[in-house]
Amino acid sequence: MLDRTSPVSIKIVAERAGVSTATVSNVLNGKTSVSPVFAERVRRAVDDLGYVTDSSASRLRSGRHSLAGVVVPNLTNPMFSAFVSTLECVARQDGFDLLVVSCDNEAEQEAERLRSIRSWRPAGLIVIPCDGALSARLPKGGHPRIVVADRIPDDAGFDLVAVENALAAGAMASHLAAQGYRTCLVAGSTLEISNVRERWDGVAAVAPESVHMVECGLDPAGIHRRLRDRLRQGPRPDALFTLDHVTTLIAYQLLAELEISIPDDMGFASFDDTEWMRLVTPPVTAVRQPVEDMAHAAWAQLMRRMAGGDGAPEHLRLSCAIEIRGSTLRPKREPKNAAA
Amino acid sequence: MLDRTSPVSIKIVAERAGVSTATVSNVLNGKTSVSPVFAERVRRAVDDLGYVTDSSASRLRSGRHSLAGVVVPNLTNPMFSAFVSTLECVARQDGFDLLVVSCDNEAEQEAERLRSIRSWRPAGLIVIPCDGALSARLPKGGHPRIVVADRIPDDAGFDLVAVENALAAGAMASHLAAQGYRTCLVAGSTLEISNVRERWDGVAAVAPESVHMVECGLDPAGIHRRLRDRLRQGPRPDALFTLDHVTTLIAYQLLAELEISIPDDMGFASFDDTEWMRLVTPPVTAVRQPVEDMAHAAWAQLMRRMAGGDGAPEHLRLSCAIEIRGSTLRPKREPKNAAA
DNA sequence: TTGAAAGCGCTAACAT
DNA sequence: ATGTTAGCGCTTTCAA
Repeated sequence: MLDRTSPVSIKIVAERAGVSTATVSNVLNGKTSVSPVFAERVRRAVDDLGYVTDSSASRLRSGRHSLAGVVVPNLTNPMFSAFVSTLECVARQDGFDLLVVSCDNEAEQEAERLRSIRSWRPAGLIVIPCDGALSARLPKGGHPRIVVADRIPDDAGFDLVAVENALAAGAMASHLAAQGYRTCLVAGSTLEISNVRERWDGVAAVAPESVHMVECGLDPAGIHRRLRDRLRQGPRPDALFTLDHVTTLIAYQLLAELEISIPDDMGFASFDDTEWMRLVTPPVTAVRQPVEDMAHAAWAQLMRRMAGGDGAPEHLRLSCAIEIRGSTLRPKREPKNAAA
Repeated sequence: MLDRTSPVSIKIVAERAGVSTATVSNVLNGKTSVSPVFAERVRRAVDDLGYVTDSSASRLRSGRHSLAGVVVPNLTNPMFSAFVSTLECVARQDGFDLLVVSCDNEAEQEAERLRSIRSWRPAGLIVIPCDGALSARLPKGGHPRIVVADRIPDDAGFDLVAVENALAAGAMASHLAAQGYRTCLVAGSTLEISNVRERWDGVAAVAPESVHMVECGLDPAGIHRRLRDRLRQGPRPDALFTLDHVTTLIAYQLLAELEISIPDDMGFASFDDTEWMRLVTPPVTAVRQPVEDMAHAAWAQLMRRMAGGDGAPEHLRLSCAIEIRGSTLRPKREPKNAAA
């Protein structure tokens, strides 16, 4: 696109103020001291003309950036949009603008998007990678500063901020067991995604025999079909534990379709807590991830690196809370009284 | 932030390929014809070094931008995040990256964010303004190309893409009336926001006497309090129609708190359709806004302007669908049989 | 304290 | 077909 209405440059400001461009720059950046008279003249001119420094040109010359990039699998997932939202807020406080990019959960798109984002020479990147093979999508020699969040890449060489998936999933499994659910079906998109893998491992570690996993994929129609088939065939599990937001959403609707009532016919729990889970009846028991904390921590780590922090990669794991709600409060099997 | 690991420049590529920088540029931009041998050598060097053109420097010299900005009141609102998500997707298809900024629904923040986004000299801006006074927050002389979406600014001089608020709200009012709801309370954040104003006008035009409006503000605690007070005092309305997502969410929870059951005690309808409204029991009747279409249209309009389109401001209004669900299906007042 | 001039990475004229 | 050079808007020496 051609720029037709060329905005005011520092040169115009300098002319109007009757000083050199260097002086304007000095006033705006407060590096060298400038006489009050000149400073005032410059500020006037800046105000009158509505001048704003061209950040690209500034970076080009000074090497100082004020742009960061964030790459997420998807922006419609409330978990990711909350992440970006928080990030945008804290980045701004540190004087950074944010280039936001999503990749539709596709590795190829991610690679292309990473490339295009690199063309802006951002000071750093925060990435929620769509799969483990992130490093393959970066230039071999010296990529930009990156902090990885949420999903764990195969390459341990990145700074990382994620949650205690296994711990939280295990705790949920224990809760289900304590409620008397003996058989539990665990459903998630795919074990290729580290989160899902870790969560499944966490469940399996706690309850090694009475649980089964079904991988439903990423595509809504496929999830629905696979899960439905699984629930129809074979013995019905006591409880269903879904490991990611999309699967949860579809599973919840599916149970209604199949007229399986919660929690009487089946217990229902989710990894990832969203608004609607508190609104439905009964409300849904869920693992609540500290998304905002994750964004804060990721940004803080990136800032540390940008400030020159040079140590080994840091791996941070945040712990999750479990919100126990009606969907896993099992009615007692042997009704002695109505007291249950 | 200082850039320490300086990425490869076109100069390095040129050296490696044994050609001039101009030739590298020509190969990459395909302007002038380059001999196959040289072209191949250049491409090799580019691949080996993982070179990506510096977009800022390129723009600086050529005047061609590939950056656009989007300003929204908030990213956690699913309506806005869907808007940004769609925008990001279509912009990418046209080769643009997106600078995303939210302003927390505050005019002051919006002004500051507009300023900082301008420093990147984007090819254009898409803005969902937080109130009507958008023009006051732009530089007097010649602001960047802007397309306004969703909320209507006081100044009619902008390109605009929004929805038929009054029409849709009126249709919902008719639906409520047809269902036999005689008195209706309408709740929204504030009439300062054009959407809320237009929606209320739409309702009032259809049902001039049996409806009342309550402005609840933008702050969750305040919304809860005002709405609760309003529902407790005076006669209880037959139906509640909420005009924006936040109000809807709080109102829905409030009804549960007050043990007002839907739709028996009160009908409930929302402007703005979100996922959970289909999941709760009964599902919530809602006006569904074509958010994705809005994003598409806004981007298309911006592209037209960027391509040099010069006519008068265009105002586009998209129509909404009404999703009638259980929350407004009133049980008949005079039960003849159980058939109702 | 101020300004002149160089140069960041790139592309568009222009020269060869 | 290729290279040389100038200059986009800015900041940073460095000289005055």
